[in-house]
Amino acid sequence: MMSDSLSTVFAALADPTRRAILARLAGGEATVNDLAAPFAMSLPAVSKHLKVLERAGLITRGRDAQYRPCRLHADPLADAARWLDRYRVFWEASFDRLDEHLSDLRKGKTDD
Amino acid sequence: MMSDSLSTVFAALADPTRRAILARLAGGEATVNDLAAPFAMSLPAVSKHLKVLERAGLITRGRDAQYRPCRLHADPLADAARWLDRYRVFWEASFDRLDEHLSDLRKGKTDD
DNA sequence: CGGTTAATTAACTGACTGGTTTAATGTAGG
DNA sequence: CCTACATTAAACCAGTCAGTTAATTAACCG
Repeated sequence: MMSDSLSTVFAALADPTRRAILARLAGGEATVNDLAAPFAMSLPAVSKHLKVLERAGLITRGRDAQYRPCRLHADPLADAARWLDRYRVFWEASFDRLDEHLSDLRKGKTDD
Repeated sequence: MMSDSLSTVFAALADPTRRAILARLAGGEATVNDLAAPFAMSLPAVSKHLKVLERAGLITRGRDAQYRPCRLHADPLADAARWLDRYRVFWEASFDRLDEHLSDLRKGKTDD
């Protein structure tokens, strides 16, 4: 069913095209044609990606004449970041172990 | 194709069952049966979820007699967090606007 | 050895994804 | 009004996903 919002947001982020679109929108509003330009895919394909982003709440769209300008709406990313942050202690511990290991190597220790 | 690692990680996180499994593993190693217990789904289904997590590099599995204990491996989450962090300025700006709006409301302003 | 437990593989299903092409819609502007 | 442009909708396709049940592998234990 995939109706919880965190799942929807992560799923939206699980595609390089959509992440690139968000990166582009971080620089300001853009039309669908603008957004589609860098990609080797049809306009409807990009339109579908935008719909996915919109359903995830990551973009909003206005109306300016025949254009439908897209704006970044990063709020849902805050939830995603908050979820990830609960694991920061784990990856930092892991990196600390790596640091320690490397410095042991420099000192010539071989305890593994 | 979905071969880039960030996409694989986000896709792995886009499922509440898999996020729950990671949360459980944050408390320590667990066997497949342990992990499956809370869910109303068959063991093979959980086994598949574990394979997705493993391919995303989010868990590692050992061998202890007939058990295959799973351990959390949070490192790939660091990349995801780093990606998200580029958007922090946007959601914080958004929340600041909300704060401002609320404090304006408290002061009785009505500029929207 | 034989049985039990842990876990995975295999084969299948229904739903969703990401893409296509073609057709429709809405709006601007001569 | 007619045409061109921006965008979306429809219909379709191949591949993946999340789940199932049934069968298989692997290791322990009496």
